[in-house]
Amino acid sequence: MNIGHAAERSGLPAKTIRYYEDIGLLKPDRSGNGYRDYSTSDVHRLRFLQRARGLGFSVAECRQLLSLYNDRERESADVKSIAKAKLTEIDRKIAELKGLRDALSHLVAHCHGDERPECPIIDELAGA
Amino acid sequence: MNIGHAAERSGLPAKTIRYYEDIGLLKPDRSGNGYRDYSTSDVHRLRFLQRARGLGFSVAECRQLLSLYNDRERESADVKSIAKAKLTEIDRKIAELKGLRDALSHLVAHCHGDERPECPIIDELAGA
DNA sequence: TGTTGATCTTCCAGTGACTGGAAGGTCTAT
DNA sequence: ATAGACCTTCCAGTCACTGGAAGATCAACA
Repeated sequence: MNIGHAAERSGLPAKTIRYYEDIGLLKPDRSGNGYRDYSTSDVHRLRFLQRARGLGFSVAECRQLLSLYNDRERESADVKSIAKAKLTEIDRKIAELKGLRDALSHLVAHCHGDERPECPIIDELAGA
Repeated sequence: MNIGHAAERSGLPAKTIRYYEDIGLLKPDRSGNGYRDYSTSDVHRLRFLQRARGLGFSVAECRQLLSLYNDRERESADVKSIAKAKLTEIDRKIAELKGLRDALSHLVAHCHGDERPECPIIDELAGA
């Protein structure tokens, strides 16, 4: 199957699929004309990558997860520990963003937002 | 004041300060020896940038905010609209991360995490 | 005066995860 | 035969820095 078809079925842009090959995530066969030729299980792996990226895993983590996916002797503990680490990271990011949102919404609430130059947002950023 | 001192007082690494100059955010004077020479108000602007970046504003937004900071005729409405847009963006990111966290924590909760290969996390990523 | 060591300068390259575009080869249908 | 869709590789750009190399300058001390 050509890359366009594989892109359609995996939900990944062809550019991204070539990039994943560049960085060694996936090496499809080549047809006689030099075109990439994706098998059904290649497409499964691409969809796997697409979902894992969508869940916020980095490409490096996807590489680990994919190798566990490919490994029938894997221990689910290995998978779980990657997922738990990611969960912690996501929680940290959420907490950080919540802090930002609170600080910013406090400022927005106190700014008149009119034609005058006085502005608590600017004042705060200036360290007043 | 040399860049090292300005870095210390603004809380920004010297590398970052030079980068900000490269992209045209700030142009300090130069001393006779070619060293950058920061005034007190330059340092105030650097601190302003440091705080604005810390609040999640992009460098492009910081550029706008800094020009409003420098403009005594500004209208606070302009500042407020930038801040409100950023607030919306942060809320969107938080919602997205919460969705990810829920999906992932559901998976983690259902994975035994032992020496066996069966793993609901892998299964879900595989689209089972 | 010499010499260390800290600080400064510019410039180039790398990060992550793509994305866009150019130049050219191949395939399919008319 | 040719149009247009698809494929190939390669290079450059994104964002906001960060690291490092090579070389100039400065302050302090023997």
